Amino acid sequence: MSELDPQPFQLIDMLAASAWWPGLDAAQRQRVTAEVEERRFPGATVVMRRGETVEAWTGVIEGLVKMSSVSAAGKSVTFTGIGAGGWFGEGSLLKSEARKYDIVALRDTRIAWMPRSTFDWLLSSSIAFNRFLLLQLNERLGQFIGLVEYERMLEPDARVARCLAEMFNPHLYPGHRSELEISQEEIGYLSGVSRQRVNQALQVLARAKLVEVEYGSVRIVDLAALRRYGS
DNA sequence: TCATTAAATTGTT
DNA sequence: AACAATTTAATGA
Repeated sequence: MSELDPQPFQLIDMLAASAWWPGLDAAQRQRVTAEVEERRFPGATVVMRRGETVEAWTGVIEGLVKMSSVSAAGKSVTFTGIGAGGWFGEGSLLKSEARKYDIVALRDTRIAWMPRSTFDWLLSSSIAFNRFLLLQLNERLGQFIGLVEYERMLEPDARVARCLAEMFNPHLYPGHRSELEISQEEIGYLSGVSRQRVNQALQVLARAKLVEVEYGSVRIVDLAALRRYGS
């Protein structure tokens, strides 16, 4: 499998794999291709800082970012992680307001950067793009409603289970397989659980045949069961 | 190809 | 938080 290492996922591949792409006509695709650029962020660097005005809609080509906020007490609170294939930032773009949260790359990450002008133009010219945004906003609404439940559910096993299930939302993060290349430390950042506890939780979930744990990655075996774990 | 080493990740306390 | 064990990646013979 190493002799024919697949080419790295490129910006154009990421666009083509997005749910809204097939709905665009040739002219729209051409303009999007011309105006979206790739930006790279090393691990542990800020992609967008809270308070900055949002000038682009962004997608993850490769890597992993987290949406987080820092409380008055200085404690970092993570809301969600966004893996390859995911798009984010439409909320702040639509409302034309400053970012509400920090976006931090958890490891080396390549970002597809769509300027606001391109985004606005798609919004006013493509029904498919609008349909995608409606679906995405709806999915996220459901995700964050789940967070309320999540907060009260102190059981770390369940938090880890939900966190993993979120990362496999087929609409928000299309295309990637059941294998998630993420370290237990990164899962800890995303689920608000210590790395050590993540390790324990993964063993519980593995015994329940919901996931398979491998070095540096987790394979989702039973997504439906992960979603309802603990409820 | 194999051995050695460093770095990253995991498992345990 | 600290530590040991394990896996991976890089290096050079």
